[in-house]
Amino acid sequence: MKFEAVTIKDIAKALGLSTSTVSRALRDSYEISPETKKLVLEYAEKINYHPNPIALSLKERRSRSIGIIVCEIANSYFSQVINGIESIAQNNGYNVIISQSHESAERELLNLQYLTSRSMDGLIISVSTETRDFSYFRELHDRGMPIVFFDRIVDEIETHKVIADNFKGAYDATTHLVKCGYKRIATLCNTTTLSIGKERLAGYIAALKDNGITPDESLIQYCQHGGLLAAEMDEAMNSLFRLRKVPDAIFASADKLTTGCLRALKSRGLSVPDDIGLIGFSNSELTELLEPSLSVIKQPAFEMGEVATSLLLELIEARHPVTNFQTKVLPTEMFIRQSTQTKKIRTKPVIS
Amino acid sequence: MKFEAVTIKDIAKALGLSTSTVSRALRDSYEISPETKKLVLEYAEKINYHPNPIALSLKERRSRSIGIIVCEIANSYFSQVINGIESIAQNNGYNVIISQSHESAERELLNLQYLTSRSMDGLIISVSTETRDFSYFRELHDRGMPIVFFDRIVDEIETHKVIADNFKGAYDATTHLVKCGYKRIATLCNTTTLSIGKERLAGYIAALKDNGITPDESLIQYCQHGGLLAAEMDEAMNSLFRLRKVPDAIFASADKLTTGCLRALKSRGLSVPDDIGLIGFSNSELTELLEPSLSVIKQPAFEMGEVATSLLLELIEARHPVTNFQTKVLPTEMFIRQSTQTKKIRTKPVIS
DNA sequence: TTGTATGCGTTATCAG
DNA sequence: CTGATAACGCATACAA
Repeated sequence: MKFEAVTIKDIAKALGLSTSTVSRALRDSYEISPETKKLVLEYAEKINYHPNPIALSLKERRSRSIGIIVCEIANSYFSQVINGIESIAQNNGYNVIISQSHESAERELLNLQYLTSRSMDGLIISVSTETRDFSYFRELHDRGMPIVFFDRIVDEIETHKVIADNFKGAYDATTHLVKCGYKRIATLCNTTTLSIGKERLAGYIAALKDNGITPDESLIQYCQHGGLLAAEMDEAMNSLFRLRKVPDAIFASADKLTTGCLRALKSRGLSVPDDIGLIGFSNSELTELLEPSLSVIKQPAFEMGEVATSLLLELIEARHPVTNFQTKVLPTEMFIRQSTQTKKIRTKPVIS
Repeated sequence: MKFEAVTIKDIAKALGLSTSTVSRALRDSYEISPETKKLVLEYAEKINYHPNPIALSLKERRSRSIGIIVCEIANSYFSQVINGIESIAQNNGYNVIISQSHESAERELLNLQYLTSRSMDGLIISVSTETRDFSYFRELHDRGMPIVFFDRIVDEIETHKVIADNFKGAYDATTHLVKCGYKRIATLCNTTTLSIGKERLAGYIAALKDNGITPDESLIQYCQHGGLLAAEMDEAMNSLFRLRKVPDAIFASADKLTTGCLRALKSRGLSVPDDIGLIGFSNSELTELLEPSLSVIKQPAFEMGEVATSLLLELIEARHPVTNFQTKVLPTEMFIRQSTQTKKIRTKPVIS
């Protein structure tokens, strides 16, 4: 009553052939006579033969599976990326093994070890905001493991990377707030250990300067855990509202920071944009159902997954060591909402 | 420069032992001398040995991976379930292969075939709303593949199942609308091919009857694609608002139906609850940020994944064919929101 | 054109 | 206590 798969042996025995003949017939090898081929193929079809991928993996020394590490699957941005990854992977006969770091460097390392022990062929990762030590990535990379970083990339490691145009996204967002007439624009941002954090902060600062506003350190709040901890978010908001001059607008530079901020504002009884201006990165499909006046920056997500996977497969299937690594920059989209109106602005693509 | 893993052979050669001795030492077999064990274990640790899971799979005829099929990963409910599945799976040394049906019976079948070809050890699935033909599941099940259905289960197949208490959830939701004073309560529901649809519809109808209201066929709108198609949703809403007596409240009996309905209402310029009452199933984390007066029913999600996985692992690791299949019913939660207040009601657990 | 033998990494069985 | 060998399912170099 157990689930017994049919093997090449079964076919060989049934047809009075050798396993190698069957194997070759199935692979449509030129050295097999048409009649034998037809015989084998028809029989294989009939008894519903499928090659055992595990045996193949063992032989070919590749598992045809790629590892993914993100902080949260339930995060709408990442689930969209995973969608993109899956679509490309499936089309190329790869399957994906997904694991979550929950923004913990420790769990990230555990996942990494788990994935390598599952002998994945390559890795697509957006590192956790908590990660400081990249030596394990470096070691893996040096040992020849194909790696593609996306979203939150690691500058120190030379491999393919895919990112959104974070600087421009942040720049545009901040500029929009300025154009709306806000003067004291605060920002919530992740730690700047990762380039993504740096770039968004830089975009914010550049936009202020370009509009004749001097950036104010006290208006910049860092959230180490990316807004996952409500306590941390409250802390940040408290700091802002404890200032002598409270901000009149906020730029939330990440998904969780945007929703976290919105939540915190609501709990304070403040509404957008009557009491305070707000714009933020957010990829949730529900964003349009939120405050009708909440403008958001969307990162490319599905496309990000697709691009990252294509690059990874290139690395995996490369016959020779790759050296010309590239960093793809995908455009962000800004959705400006004023009451019922929604204007969609697509920042122009930049590929480097 | 390729990624070369260290094997038992490497250890054996380096230590001048045979592979079998090394293998036994690593498995802490009683027949190996303590010194040899220590020698082997220390060396293995030193050169960072990890057993090759693929070789193990081939030998043990099990892949230690379980297949998951859901309609959408990006659906917040399913991503929460997957979270639960993952946590249990990882703890037991299994990995998960996720695939999406996108509510298409055809893609579901393709995924099913893909997963079986990847020789998964078991399957956890919430079938697509479109699926009518369950013969492939039956065949798989009859051939001994462990299967656990969750959420959208298939009545005809005898195996473990995990569901939410859909009847009670729908009953409570509808009752709540009645208690709020609404008289003409419509419902948006998925097709009743799946028991989940049947139960929710039954809960809605029972609640109406128990409150002295006669159910009205014209107030029941079926959405075949579960609200994924905006067009379909519009169609349904149009039908409702074309009635001589338009409904004064709506019960949306599924995640996508709730957000879809909300979207449709907004696009009509109707707001909740001033113009129309609304309650619906929804598992999005952002639901609290939506209409402050939008009450929702949450399905158990993470827990659902955990329970389903535990049951599946039981099946996979059972030494003898299992016959006492069970259907676990997990309680739903209702969040009643009136302006700023939120009342949380947990329906009591029912296990059968 | 087809068959035989070998190896991928591991463990179980048997022999020493 | 340890070692040699076969087997898991497949592909392929080598033989015929």
